[in-house]
Amino acid sequence: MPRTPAPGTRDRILGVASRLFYAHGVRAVGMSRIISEAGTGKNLLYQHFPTKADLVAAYLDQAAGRRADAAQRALDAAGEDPADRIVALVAEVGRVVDRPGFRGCAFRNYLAEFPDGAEGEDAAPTAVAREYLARSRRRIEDLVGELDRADPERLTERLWLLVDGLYVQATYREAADRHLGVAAAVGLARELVAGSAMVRS
Amino acid sequence: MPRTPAPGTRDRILGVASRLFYAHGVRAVGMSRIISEAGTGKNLLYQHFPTKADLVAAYLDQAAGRRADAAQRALDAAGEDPADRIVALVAEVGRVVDRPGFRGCAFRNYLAEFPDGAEGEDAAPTAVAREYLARSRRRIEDLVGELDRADPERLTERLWLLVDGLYVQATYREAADRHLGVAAAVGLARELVAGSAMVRS
DNA sequence: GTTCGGACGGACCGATCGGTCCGATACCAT
DNA sequence: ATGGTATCGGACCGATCGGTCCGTCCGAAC
Repeated sequence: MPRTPAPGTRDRILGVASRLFYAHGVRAVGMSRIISEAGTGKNLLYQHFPTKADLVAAYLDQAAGRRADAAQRALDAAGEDPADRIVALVAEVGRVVDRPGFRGCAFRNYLAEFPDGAEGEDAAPTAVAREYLARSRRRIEDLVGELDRADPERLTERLWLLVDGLYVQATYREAADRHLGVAAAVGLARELVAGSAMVRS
Repeated sequence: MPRTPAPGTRDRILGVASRLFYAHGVRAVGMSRIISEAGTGKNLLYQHFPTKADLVAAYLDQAAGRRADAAQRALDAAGEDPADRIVALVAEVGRVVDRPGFRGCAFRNYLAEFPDGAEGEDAAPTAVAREYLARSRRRIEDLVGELDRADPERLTERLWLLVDGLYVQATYREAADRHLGVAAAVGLARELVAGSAMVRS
C-alpha cells in the first residue's frame, strides 16, 4: 500500500457496514464482522469511526443523503404543479420500496430497534434518524401548503400515513405483494391531492 | 412456599419479559435482567421457557391474543354494517396507538429487529409475528368483501396502509402528535369505506 | 422435629460483544 | 539496500450474552 493515508478506505468500510446494518439490523452486526468483510485492519476502522455509534450515525447519515437526493431528483422531474410533485414523492417511495432486497426504511427500522435513543451512546444515530424523518415529513407539508387547500394539516397527515405505511410494509410483506401496496398508495395519493371535492366526509 | 408446582409464576415471568421486550427491544433485554426483575430463580424461568426464543414467542403470542380480543370487542360494539365494522377496527388501532407508553406494534417492531427470521432459532417468534399480521390483514379483507365493492382488493390495500402507517408512527412520533395521525386515519378510513363514488380516480 | 420438594440465586461455562494494543508485513522515497 | 510509514490482523481486555449446574433455604407434610 502507498504512503498516502487512504483513498477510499473510509467509504469501503462505510459501504460494508451499511449493507450489513441494513440487512441484518444494527445490533445483530458486530464490529468484527464488519472488519473481516471489509478486509481492513481493526486499527484503521477505529481510526475512522472511534465507536460503533459513530459508524451507525455515519451509516444513517449517508442513507439520509441518498434518499434526499433521490427525492430531489423525483421532484425535479415532476414539473411545477405541487400536486404532481407530491404524487411524484409518493411514487418515488413506492419505487424504493419495490426494489428487490429492500427491507424497510433504515430510519424507522433503527428507531424500532433502539427505542431508548435519548439516553446513552445511541443519541447520535437516533438524532440522525429522527431529523431525517422530520425533514422528510416537512417536505410534504410544504408542498401541501402550496396546494391552497382548506385543511392542509389533515391532508399532510393522510399523505404521511401512506408514506409510513409503504415503508413498514416492506419490512414484513413478501416482495411479490408489495407492488399492491405501492399501487394503492400512489393511486390514493393522487386522488387525495387531486380532488378536494372528491374526497370529503 | 407450598409443594404445588407454581400458581402464577409463568405469568409473572411472561409479564415482566413482555414489558421489557416491548419497552427496550428484544435483543436489548438479557435473560439475566428478566430474571432479576421477575424475582424468580434462573432454574424456574428456564423450566418454563427453555430458550430465549421460546420466551419471545410466548411474549408475541400473548400480545397477539390480547390484540385479537380487543379487535373482537370493537367489532362486537360496532354493529352489523361492514362499513361501520371496518371503521371500528381502524379506530381501535387508533385507540391503541394513542395509549401513553405505546411504542409501536410489537410484531412489526420485532420483524424490523429480526429480519432474518426464517433462519436460526428465531424462526418461532418470527412465525408468530407474521401469522398475526396476516390474520389481521385478512380480517379487514373479509370485511371489505362484505362491502360489495367493485375493487375490494384495492380498498383493502388502502385500509391496510392506514393501519400500517398508524402503527409505525407510534414508534417515532411524539405522543402529542400521534392523535393527528389517528384522526387522519380514522377520517380517511371512514371516507374510503363510505363513498364508493366519492373516492375515485 | 425430621424430611422432602420446590424455589431462589450465585458460580460458572463457552462465546461474543466493543474496543485497545502491538507485531508482522508491504509499500514508497531516499 | 535501507528507513519510514501505513496497513493488516491477531492477541488480548473487561463485560455481557444465553444457558447449565448446584448449594442453600424455606415451607409444608408426616
